Amino acid sequence: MEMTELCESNEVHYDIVSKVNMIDEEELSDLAELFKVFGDSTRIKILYALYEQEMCVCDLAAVLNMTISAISHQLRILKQNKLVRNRRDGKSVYYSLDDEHVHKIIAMGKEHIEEKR
Amino acid sequence: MEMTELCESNEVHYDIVSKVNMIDEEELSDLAELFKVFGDSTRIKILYALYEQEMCVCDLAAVLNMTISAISHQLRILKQNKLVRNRRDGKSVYYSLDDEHVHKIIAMGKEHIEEKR
DNA sequence: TTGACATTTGAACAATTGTTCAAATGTTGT
DNA sequence: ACAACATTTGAACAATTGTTCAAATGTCAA
Repeated sequence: MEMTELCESNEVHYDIVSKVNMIDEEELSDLAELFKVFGDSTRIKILYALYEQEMCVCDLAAVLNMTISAISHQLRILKQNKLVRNRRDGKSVYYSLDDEHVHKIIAMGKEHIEEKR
Repeated sequence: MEMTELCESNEVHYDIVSKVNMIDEEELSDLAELFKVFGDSTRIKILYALYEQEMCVCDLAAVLNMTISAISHQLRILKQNKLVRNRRDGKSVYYSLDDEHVHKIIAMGKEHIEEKR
């Protein structure tokens, strides 16, 4: 009736399983964390907007039609993950993409979506 | 004291904002959805394991040391997003990667992490 | 058809997440 | 020092998510 515990009941194909060299678990978790950052539509939109043009928080809020606070919270996450950087110029803080990987990763995802559509 | 509403209070740099051709919102949301799938450590581990070797649900559960049910739920999500496909052979259902984009996307992410470390 | 194995599914739960609201911090010009 | 502008931050809330448990479905051999 039940028994979904691990693989105690089912027969594991050990010849197959033994071939798998599981990569460092921690590294894979880091990778998941990175993709999680891209996995939010607000953050993706921010990255896309910054791809074209450096902008301050208020400009981004205008482009995305969201509150400044919401944008600021997300920029913090993007910055922690080194996807954007910022510079202060007077009262404004300007954000821009931190490296071209952001670019490549998004391009790859787009390609996948378009191909499968 | 407050006033974080949109950009009614702050001054928007219209010369900057007008340069941004915001991409189709829906397309960006689809992209975020795709990355969300990669943004879970269980799913990333499954993809990595399948990268080396086609496997059945029970084998994956053994490799990741998780319940069959948990793996099955995640495989469903991966399949819905066309990241894995499956074939039935007798009682077992074998899963494999659906295309080489999965591959490229993960490689790109790894590169980013290693570079920033 | 029955029993054993293999996988899927639905409901429930705790945990995580994104946004809002309110308040705090930082910057400039007077 | 003060007022006005620009951004950040923390707490709270609703919404989403991953896992577990239990039950259902599918497959095969006798």
